[in-house]
Amino acid sequence: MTSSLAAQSPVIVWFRRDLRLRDQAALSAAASAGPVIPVYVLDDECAKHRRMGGASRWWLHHSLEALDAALRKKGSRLILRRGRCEEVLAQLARETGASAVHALHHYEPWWRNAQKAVGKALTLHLHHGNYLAPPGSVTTGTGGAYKIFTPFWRALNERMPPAEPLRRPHTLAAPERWPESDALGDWKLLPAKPDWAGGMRDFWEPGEEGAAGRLAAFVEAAARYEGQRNLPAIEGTSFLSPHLHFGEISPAQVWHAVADAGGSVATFLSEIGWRDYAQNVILQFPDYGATSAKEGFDDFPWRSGAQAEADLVAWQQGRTGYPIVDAGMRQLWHTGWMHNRVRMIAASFLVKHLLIDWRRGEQWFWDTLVDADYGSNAVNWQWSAGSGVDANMFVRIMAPLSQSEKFDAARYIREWVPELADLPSGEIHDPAPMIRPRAYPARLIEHRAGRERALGAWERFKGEG
DNA sequence: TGCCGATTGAG
DNA sequence: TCAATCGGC
Repeated sequence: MTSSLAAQSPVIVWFRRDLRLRDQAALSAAASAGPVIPVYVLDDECAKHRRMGGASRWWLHHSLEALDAALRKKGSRLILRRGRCEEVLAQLARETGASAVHALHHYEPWWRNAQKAVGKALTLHLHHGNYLAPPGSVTTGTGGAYKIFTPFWRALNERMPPAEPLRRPHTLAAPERWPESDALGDWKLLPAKPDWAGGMRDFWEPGEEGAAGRLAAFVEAAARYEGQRNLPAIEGTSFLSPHLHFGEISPAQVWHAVADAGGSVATFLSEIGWRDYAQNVILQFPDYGATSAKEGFDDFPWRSGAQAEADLVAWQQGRTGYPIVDAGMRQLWHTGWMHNRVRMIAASFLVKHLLIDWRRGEQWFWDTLVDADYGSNAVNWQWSAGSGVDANMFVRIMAPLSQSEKFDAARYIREWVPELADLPSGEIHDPAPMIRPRAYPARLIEHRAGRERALGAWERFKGEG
């Protein structure tokens, strides 16, 4: 079989955020069509200011390394090229005589543009499989697109379970001659002078095997938790988000593994549903990451000037004086990840208590999260700000203290805010001024004052509009 | 995937 | 007195 395929003209597999061999429809289709040339194109032009952030680039480096190693075990390899993807792929096709390009669908506005451009230059076959259902295919009774998560999720659920995941291709025929590849190190995806990635190396194993390990651990835990109703919610603790973002594992694989394990996994599966929902939203609103969906919302009088900028930096560095917020922001900086519940609290604090434009927070997350995802990030920030297509409102202001207690975050705070580690659990969420260690910063603003300032600004804004 | 303050009812 | 509940926002 290999020899007969080798005689045919090769096909290109264009990898993007789908860096896996299992359940990879583009790779499977290519494997049965001819010799395969796997390629990853680093294209910082097509995404413009949405080029990958620092944490994502660190992840990408290691994920590409892992993908290349997995391909080499199959006698194949990963070709690395840099430049505009339509030009790079056309050039590669000329060099190799490749007849077609296979890829998975992606829905970020820049990827949709790139897909159009590649489709003009070459024969491009786009496959589904990075979402539970193809984005755009879940519609209301009248054929419209859903705007609210809950009805969307109900409709999506009617189409579950997803198809059985594809197996890893048994063989990958090599082309007669391998085209040249960039050296990964030359791309300088890793941090240079201050190496800020130490905490990330400790915590993450990018790549398909790392993803499988996380999934196995999570499935085991889900089974163990079965019947134990009072344990903290398992949502957000799978640590799969960056693996899913980079496509090192597919949502169908996760769905089947988790559903087969039994237990109460509905909440967790709905988190996977949010991924699909976010793509559904950016298909309708491609500019969702930069433009509020609610009419007029972008004219809100956000704070600006030196004091606001200083507050933004304090928030970024985890020095707000609110332990739950600071723990989250420091976890983000050190590991490239933050617990989902804490993301909501930290986002609410920036937008409501500090009255800073949600897009400033979105940009920070974009640069620092290893799971930074255009759709999910925009959907979550607009949800937090109350500016989005969903039903959340600006005047719903989270109280950092009661959220911290409800979330039972004492241990979390001890880990990430060591200045407070000695405080008893009753004090750690809200250390009184007398107890508060000198090393821990004072609050940027009291909760009540921040809440009233936000509500006042909202009233004035509504009055003017 | 809210918060807050008023009300209620058990003790 | 205080925890639980509920309606308004």
